[in-house]
Amino acid sequence: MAVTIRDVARQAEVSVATVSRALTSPELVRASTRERVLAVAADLGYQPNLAARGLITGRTGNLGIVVPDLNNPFFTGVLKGVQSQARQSSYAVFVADSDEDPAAERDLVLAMAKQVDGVILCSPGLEEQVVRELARATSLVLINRRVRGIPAALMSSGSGMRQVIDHLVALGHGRIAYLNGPRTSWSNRERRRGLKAAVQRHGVDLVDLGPFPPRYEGGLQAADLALAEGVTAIVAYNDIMALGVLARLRDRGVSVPGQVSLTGFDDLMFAALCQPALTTVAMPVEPTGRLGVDLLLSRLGRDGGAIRQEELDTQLIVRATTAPPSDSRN
Amino acid sequence: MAVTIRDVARQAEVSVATVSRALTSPELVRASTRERVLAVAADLGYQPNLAARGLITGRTGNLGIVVPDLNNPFFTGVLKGVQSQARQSSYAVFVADSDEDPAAERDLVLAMAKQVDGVILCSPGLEEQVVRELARATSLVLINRRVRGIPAALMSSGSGMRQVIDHLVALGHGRIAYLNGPRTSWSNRERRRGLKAAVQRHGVDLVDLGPFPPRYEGGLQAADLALAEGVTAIVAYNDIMALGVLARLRDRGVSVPGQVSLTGFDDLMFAALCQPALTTVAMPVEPTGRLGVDLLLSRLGRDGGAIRQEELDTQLIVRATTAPPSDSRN
DNA sequence: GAAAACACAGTAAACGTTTTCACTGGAGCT
DNA sequence: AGCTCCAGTGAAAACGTTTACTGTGTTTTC
Repeated sequence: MAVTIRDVARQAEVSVATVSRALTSPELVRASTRERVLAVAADLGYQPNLAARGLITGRTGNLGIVVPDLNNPFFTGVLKGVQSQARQSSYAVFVADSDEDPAAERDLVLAMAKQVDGVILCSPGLEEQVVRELARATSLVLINRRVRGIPAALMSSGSGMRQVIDHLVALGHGRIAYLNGPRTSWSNRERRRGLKAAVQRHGVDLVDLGPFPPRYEGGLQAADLALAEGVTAIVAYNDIMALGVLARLRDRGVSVPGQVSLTGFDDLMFAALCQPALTTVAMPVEPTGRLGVDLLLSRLGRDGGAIRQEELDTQLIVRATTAPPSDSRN
Repeated sequence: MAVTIRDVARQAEVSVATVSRALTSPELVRASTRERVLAVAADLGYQPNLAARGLITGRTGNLGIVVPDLNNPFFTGVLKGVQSQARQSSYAVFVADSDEDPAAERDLVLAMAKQVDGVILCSPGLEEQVVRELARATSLVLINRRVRGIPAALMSSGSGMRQVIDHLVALGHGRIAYLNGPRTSWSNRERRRGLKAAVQRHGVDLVDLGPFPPRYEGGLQAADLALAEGVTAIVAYNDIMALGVLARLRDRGVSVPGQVSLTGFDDLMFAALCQPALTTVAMPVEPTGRLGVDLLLSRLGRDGGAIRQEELDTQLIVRATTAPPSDSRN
């Protein structure tokens, strides 16, 4: 059915070896032969069987990416960057969704390992020890998580949080709640770290709440707790939680940003579109995905480039959910 | 480096054939041997090389999905369904993002064709002739698009639109604008068709506007045109456009649903969360993805099941952007 | 009690490539 | 003329599997 290298060889009246060379190392074959072979190949619509090629070269031309949830625009943003950069280097991309299950994450990476040249892993929660195990099974690049000895594409959430606190303090807020995401999440620890440093530097009060599930419902739940603490500003772990907070505050008749200021993190599409538009921190998701691919491919290169961990900048986006606290207005 | 079937065979003191059989056709090997082999395999962490297997069986164990934009939650919803259902049948999933470029869509499917057993294609816009060409190159299943002779997983947008119009008419609206998405999009034609039928049946006025780009900006642009037509209700091609309309109307001081009612389509996450919450039609995106996989796998089965086109139901979700027109309140 | 059937396991051929090695003929050198 | 060298090509081995074929020893059948 499918046209193989043998068909091309026969039609071009050369050996299969010559066809292979004409296609993969053109300089090894005489120009006239090469042209004839290429012409026949194009004519027959020949496409090399990558599985067979991979079998012998040991390189599959495939990349894998494992994410916790394909419904989360943060991860699909990364995926989009990965896919586009991979395509530029003519790699194909396997995708797997672990449904937030760490055990599944491990199995998926392991299952992919045989079929890809490397895996990009978005797993804020997986135990470090398991991550190391996976790195032994295949070339691994982490997204937004730092583990010693493993390449990573990072977003400087610490600096994003600093910008958030600087902004809130400049507005006059003195008592701020942070709604933690999952304790085990690397991003949450990182964001919290940046936030604590900034808070300390400014000498304002921090109310550390949670952890909460990093979802809309988590925000609903967190909002009440934060309110009970009498804070004037709420910093949510991410936009989705922030949206939950916003909804809950609205339901309870608390005006944002009139009585309470609120910030998110991620700058998902709806952050700009909800009402009031959410002040948040923009994450360079697509660039990070692209960077991940670059890091991976550079490690796969001839003598395996250095293990690099590179950080891309985040950016505070001030919209309509932050304002001076109400008492400072009087 | 990697552990092969030969290593397992040696350690279990059997031939490679027996190992292969123990793994793929257990009934052909004595229970005691089978157990020994499986134990060794597990012990060594053996994972079959799927490329090698595929080379001889002709089946790769991979599926492909091509979508126009991974930032669009509609498509990632389908992707999520596809990925989860594929995994259940232990298929791996290739994903490709065409960036809305029809030429890229064609190339991507063709490139995938050699590496997968079938492709799921989300391409509302690709020319029918090209779709047929692709279906010849690999097993194809279309998402939300009907082409004769090609299996498809559909969402009954027509019935969704009927529900929308029934709802608006019941509220008392008599002059309704439809904001078209791309003319070439199968979904748009389908939605428009359902809408026209319903409108005619009720004998109300329809103002057919557009086409507009199916994005936020398209909504901004469309809002003004609709307003100029003096309609009391606006039916947008999808949620993202509807959100644009909402923003534009708010900027112009037109109250929703007080002066104008508005509906979207797709029920993206933010539809429930924006203010006012958007009345829209929920699409069974994940189930459709799953259905797509089922259709594909059934075609791949022994004697290739029938070519089926199956339709899943959509569901009107009434929220806060629809109300009786203002004049009917007086 | 012999023939036939069977359950089980091993040998080797295939799948479509790449790549090592060997071969050819001609060019350049002494 | 004889030698080496090189460009260009082909034959064949390899990659890790599956599977048709073959060969055992044991059971069933008459």
